[in-house]
Amino acid sequence: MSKKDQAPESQYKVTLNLPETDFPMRGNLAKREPELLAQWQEMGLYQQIRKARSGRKQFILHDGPPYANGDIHIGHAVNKVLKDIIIKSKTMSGFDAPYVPGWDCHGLPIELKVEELVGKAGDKVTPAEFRQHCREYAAKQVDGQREGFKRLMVLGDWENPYLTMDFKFEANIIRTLGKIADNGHLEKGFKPVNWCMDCGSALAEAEVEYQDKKSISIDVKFAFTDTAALLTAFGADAALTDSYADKTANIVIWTTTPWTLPANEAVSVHPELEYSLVHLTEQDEILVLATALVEDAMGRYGITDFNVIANAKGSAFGQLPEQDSAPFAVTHPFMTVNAIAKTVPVITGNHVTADAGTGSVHTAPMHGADDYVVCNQYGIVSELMLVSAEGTFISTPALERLELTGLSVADKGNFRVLGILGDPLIGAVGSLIKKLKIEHSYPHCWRHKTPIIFRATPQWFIAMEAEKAETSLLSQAMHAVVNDIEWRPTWGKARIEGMMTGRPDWCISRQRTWGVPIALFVHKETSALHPDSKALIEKVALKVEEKGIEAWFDLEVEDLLSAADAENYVKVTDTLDVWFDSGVTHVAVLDERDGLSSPADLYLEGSDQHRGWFQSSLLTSVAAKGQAPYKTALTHGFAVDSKGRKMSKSIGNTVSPIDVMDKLGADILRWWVADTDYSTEMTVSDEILKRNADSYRRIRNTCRFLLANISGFNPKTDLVAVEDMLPLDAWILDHAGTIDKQVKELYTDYNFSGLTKLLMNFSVGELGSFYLDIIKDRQYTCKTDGLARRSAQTALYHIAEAMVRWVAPILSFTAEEIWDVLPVAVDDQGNDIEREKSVLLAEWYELPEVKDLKLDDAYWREIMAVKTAVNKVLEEARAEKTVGSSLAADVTLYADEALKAQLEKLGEELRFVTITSKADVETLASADEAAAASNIQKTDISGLRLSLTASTADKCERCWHHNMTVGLHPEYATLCSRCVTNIAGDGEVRHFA
RNA sequence: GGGCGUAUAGCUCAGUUGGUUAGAGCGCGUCGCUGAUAACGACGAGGUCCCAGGUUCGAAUCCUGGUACGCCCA
Repeated sequence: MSKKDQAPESQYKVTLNLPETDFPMRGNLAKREPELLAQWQEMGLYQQIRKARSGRKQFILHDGPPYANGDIHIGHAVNKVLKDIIIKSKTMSGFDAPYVPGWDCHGLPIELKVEELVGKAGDKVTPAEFRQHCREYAAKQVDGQREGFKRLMVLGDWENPYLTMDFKFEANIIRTLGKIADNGHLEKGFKPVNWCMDCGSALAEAEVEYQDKKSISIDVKFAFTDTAALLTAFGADAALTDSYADKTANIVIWTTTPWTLPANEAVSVHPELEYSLVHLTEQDEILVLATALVEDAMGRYGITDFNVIANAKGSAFGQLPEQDSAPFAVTHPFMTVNAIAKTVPVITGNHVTADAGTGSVHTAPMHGADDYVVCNQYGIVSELMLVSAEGTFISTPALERLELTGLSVADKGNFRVLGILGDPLIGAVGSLIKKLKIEHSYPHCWRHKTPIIFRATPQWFIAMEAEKAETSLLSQAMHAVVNDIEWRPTWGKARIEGMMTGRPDWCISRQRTWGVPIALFVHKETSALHPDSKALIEKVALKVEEKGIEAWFDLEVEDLLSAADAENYVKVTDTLDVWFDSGVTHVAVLDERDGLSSPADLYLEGSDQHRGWFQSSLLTSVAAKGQAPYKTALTHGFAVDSKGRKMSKSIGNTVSPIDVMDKLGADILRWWVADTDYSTEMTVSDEILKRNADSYRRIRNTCRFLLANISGFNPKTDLVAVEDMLPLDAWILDHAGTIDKQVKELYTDYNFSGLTKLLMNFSVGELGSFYLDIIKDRQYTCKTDGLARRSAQTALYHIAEAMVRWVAPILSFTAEEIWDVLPVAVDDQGNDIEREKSVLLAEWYELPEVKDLKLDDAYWREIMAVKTAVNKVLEEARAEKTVGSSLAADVTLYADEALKAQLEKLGEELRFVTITSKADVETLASADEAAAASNIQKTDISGLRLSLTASTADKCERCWHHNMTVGLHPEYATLCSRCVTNIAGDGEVRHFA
């Protein structure tokens, strides 16, 4: 319909109190949010809040540091926004809730990025220069991420975040390590690492490259000490046992590194893999081979005359983790212990495969990662590292006897082992079944381009069970998990318990460039800690505090140790696992900073951190201080796409928080975070964000309507005392009080998803479709400052004051916008109160208490149901084109006695509630009498029937009600008597609604 | 393969100790209004409660076994 078809604007329109506000319908968030951010920054909002809450009860939510690399993604956004909502709601509750954000700055990913930029450390740049580049790179990453986090409307001490690379922080990492050592939880162990014999040092993972290499592969026999028992384990019957018990039985291993054989400590088989006892006819001996590889191996050995006599799983003859000792031992082909042939256990391990070889694996814990892990499980350790830093066999009686001492494992030493295997004088004749030349991909040193070896080096561990510590760290930590920490959701406890139960010692040594050094002095020969380590660590820490970790790398041993000690002690060159860095924030941040303290009230991170930060923080805190670092651990899930799949760049289903903010605004993204149940996966997609933008607009418009109807309202002069308010207004105010209580509970419970639903339902339900709809008539048509209007405005005003605070922790921008246009507030005595400069400085609004509701909640719920019944009848009339606007209709409500009494409580004003021009109440009985003559309809309410007719009265030009009084007044021929009173008289009086 | 989770309308979520036709808001459709107007109101259509067994008079809810997806391991 074009404009000219519409009725001309009424001359009386200017006499109405129509809504008016500067608060725009649309937020234009993408553009205006950054402006507010600048404003917050300028006014020092965060500092102002600190000042305002100074001395109040504290709530410490400690920030887990994101890694300082890459653009911010949706996971960051979820985590930061959740934290921000909590901080802001706690602040609103009156707590002093500081938020100091942080970043994790050391570690491999940054090293790799920097390598791309300047090459590897020690290549074109010195390690010191390389670390400087890392430092600068990390700083730049922090700056980038910080801007993103701020853009999310997250409030915090962005000017003074903590960085794990701050000199003071680095020093405190070292101090904490010292404290843990002092408490007896630090232990030295051996663990294989990539080792370059030319460098004479360990290599980081990134310093290793793979090239093809020619090697010699060998198949070697280890003889069982008890063939009869082996037969039994394989389920052999008496006859079979009789036939073979006197034969030699051998397990066969296959390896490409013969030089590691002297360090052999076990033979591993897979517990679930099937093995065969193979009798070789010609040799008249038995071999144990993986069933799947028998043919393959026989082919390699060139043996055709054999038969399989029994089969069994590896678990039948290999030691299982739950067993205290190995059921079978085999004899090492040439090593001796005190001149007696060495025997080693047969164990089971999941690292064994049947892809190639024999299905049995030569296991040397000093020279293989898998070997180390599996041996660790059974408590198998090598007493000595047989290979020197330069890659030569050291001197021991056994190695001397074998003439291995001094030979390089890269060539002569390796060949000598092959020779030994075939040397009758050594007593191992025939142990070598087969040797073959092979070519395979093998790790090389990136610098020397020479093959590397795996070589165990002294490394440092935080021991779960340590002899030096008074109590087991693991049991202490587990006690804290169970008794001292609240896990939310509750299954978090089971999860971390499962992860910690039986966890190995924590190896904190890393062979990296960009990391905090393990600043210890150890004895050259024994690797024992310097006896004065406690004091030395503090001396180092003081230096690091001034110059950063470079101070340690620059340090000469003589600088801190006496000349005599300097002869015997060396610096540890390893760096710390970065999990240690972030793990000690409870010391380096919480204990260090003014206004913070440990344990924190809350740690809030993604559920992956049960393995990560929750655990590294817990272990370091218990080890250093004997207490848990947090009282509550709250976790959130990961963002997934609309199909529930994880976000991945390769699938191309990622959602960029920056894009969302540039397109829809941070408040929309924040509403999504709040609206989504974060205890499990959080689904995000364009449709979901669009739905959230819709919800946001609804909340925004509800607020806008509240504001538009209290523009010009001056609480100081216009506020109506609660006892004078109309029952409908008193009821909505009372109901707002109920909502207020629920809002606070939901915030306390971190149930933001319940909160958004509550606010939506309140806005759409009680307010939009009932209260606000009904009071429009009163707002617009009654006298501007009459009680009828001021009563409703009083309710609207209070609700607006409460609402702006309800949404502020989530919709911070929008709340601030509302805050700016709210009327001046007054105190109990009616004096002006200057508003806080920001809603985020405010505390919850104290809604006036409503005593003695004349018409209570149950009453209005009943009326709402009646109104719904009326709506349905109206809708039918609309479909039949009987009426359009509900004000064109007259309704008659035929109610049973009880309902009739209820309806009559509103008297004449029932029609305002039903928003019809007339609402008559009759007895249900009279409906039967009238039924034949009119269109009386049943409703969903048993005691109610309805009839509806188009009003025959004229429509009042001003209030649009159809009323018999229209035209009665000579001066106002187009108005009803109500309107005449309102514009020319004392104003109408309302009693209920 | 293991541990911890999740699975209810197109979307986000409620569903109390198992008990009538499984709810809300959004979205969608239709209508109304044009004095919340790129808004608001009304009515309506949408569900194999992941699947298969089982317990029970009765299961979205309890049990068992699957499937899919997520996190962490192997």
